[in-house]
Amino acid sequence: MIDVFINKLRVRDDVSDEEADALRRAVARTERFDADRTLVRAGDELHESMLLLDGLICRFKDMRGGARQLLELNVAGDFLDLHAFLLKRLDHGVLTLAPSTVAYFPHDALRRITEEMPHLTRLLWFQTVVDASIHREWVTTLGLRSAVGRLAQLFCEMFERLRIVGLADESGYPLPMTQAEIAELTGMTPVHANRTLKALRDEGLVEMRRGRVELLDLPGLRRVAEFDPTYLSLTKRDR
Amino acid sequence: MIDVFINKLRVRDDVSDEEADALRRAVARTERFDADRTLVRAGDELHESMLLLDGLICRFKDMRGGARQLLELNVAGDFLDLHAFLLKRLDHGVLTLAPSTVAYFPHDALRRITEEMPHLTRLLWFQTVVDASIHREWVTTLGLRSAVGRLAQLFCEMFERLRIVGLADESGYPLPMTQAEIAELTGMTPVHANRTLKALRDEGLVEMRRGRVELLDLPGLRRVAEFDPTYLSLTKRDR
DNA sequence: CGGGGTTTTGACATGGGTCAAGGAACGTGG
DNA sequence: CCACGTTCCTTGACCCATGTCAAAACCCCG
Repeated sequence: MIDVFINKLRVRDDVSDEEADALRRAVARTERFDADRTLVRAGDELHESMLLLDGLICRFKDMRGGARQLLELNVAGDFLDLHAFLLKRLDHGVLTLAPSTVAYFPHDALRRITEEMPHLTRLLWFQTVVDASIHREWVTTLGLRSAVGRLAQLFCEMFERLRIVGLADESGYPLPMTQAEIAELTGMTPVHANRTLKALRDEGLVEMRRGRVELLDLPGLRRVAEFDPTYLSLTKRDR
Repeated sequence: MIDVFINKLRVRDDVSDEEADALRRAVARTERFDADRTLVRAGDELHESMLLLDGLICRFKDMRGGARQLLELNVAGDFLDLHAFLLKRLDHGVLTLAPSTVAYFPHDALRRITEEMPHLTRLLWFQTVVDASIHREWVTTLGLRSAVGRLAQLFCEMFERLRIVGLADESGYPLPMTQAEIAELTGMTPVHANRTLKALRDEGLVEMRRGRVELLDLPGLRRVAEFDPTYLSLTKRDR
């Protein structure tokens, strides 16, 4: 049931059967949510962490005046708030963008893992560290890339992240978001997101139709984004 | 010698004497560097992690065309690349902004800690997780805040982070960076950073002179930044 | 077939970028 | 202690990418 996650771990490191079992036993329950549901609000005190099994979810921060920044998208196999195990209170909210299924890991169970299974603990720690790496790349995206570059970067990153969980192929992948949401993620207005999307379409690079990204020219897209996937740590090495 | 760090840990959680000793023993050596030295380049393979004891250091990413994004400032007591323990290869460079002293923690020693000292392991994990939290706030800053807001946010954050290590008081703190570096951090041009600094000065909020930030009106600055320090997790609670 | 939420487009405004030059500060060698 | 070069800061004039406002057009779903 949480096999998406375990398989993703195995892309980067070995996971023993005992470790996989320990993870499976750590799940208290799963729950299904509609699109557009706020699962956690910034500042909530949490006693469990959520793993996304299916759907599309994002983390976000609100600012005065109704503005909202989407911080990161999460796809099947991603922990949404593993860091809540350490922080206890989240600095951001968590929101479904599409109907989603979530598995809950009580912090007691995670703590037991940290007491008894150091290698598995490092694997979990690793997940939070890759997350930070994704944030860093996004800081660069917002600080340095133009509107076209930001969208190109987004589409390249999501391609890689969906591919390792088997949800993307060279032709494209599902990404059920509105243009307004894409704008909130890439730090621009909906109007400009729309125009930028049109520019990418006119150049024959990508197209977004009915919640799906069609990759028309992946190498070209990578060039526009200056995309370098190393920050995602997708290769195997022992740790 | 690494007491800055241990004291900072103790702001948020208890640290036993054995844990403090284990950390002290984990230090292989310390080294001193001039300003403007690149300590690590993106992609380098690392076998130790660095803790900043004194000085000012930043992480950065380069893009084609010579543009550079500064990702985060680091001050005394901060690990510069604890995440390298898990990642092995860094996705970013590390650069001194001022003369700095660094303590080296071989990954072997850190691994031993994760095998034997689960609570201390969680404390280290926690550090990387706060780091991600700082990145998230910066994503919001670049995505949502105006030029004035970005600088105000920067000055508010650095005040809090320097205060817990005893390097800032209500009057201000040292921040030995050029305006060009501030521009690279806040995602604007040096010229605009200069003008924005002038705006903050004219409003009587902050002033930067000879590598020092003078806080003229901290509440006003916080208002302009919409600053909320919870993301820094500066309060004590057990974990 | 009607109506909400989207997407698209146009006309115009503006924050921040670019280019260029002068001035202040500072370290270094004489 | 001064002269000089270098780096950093400051300011002006102009420009462009993106924001704003507003209205159509589209499209899915009931």
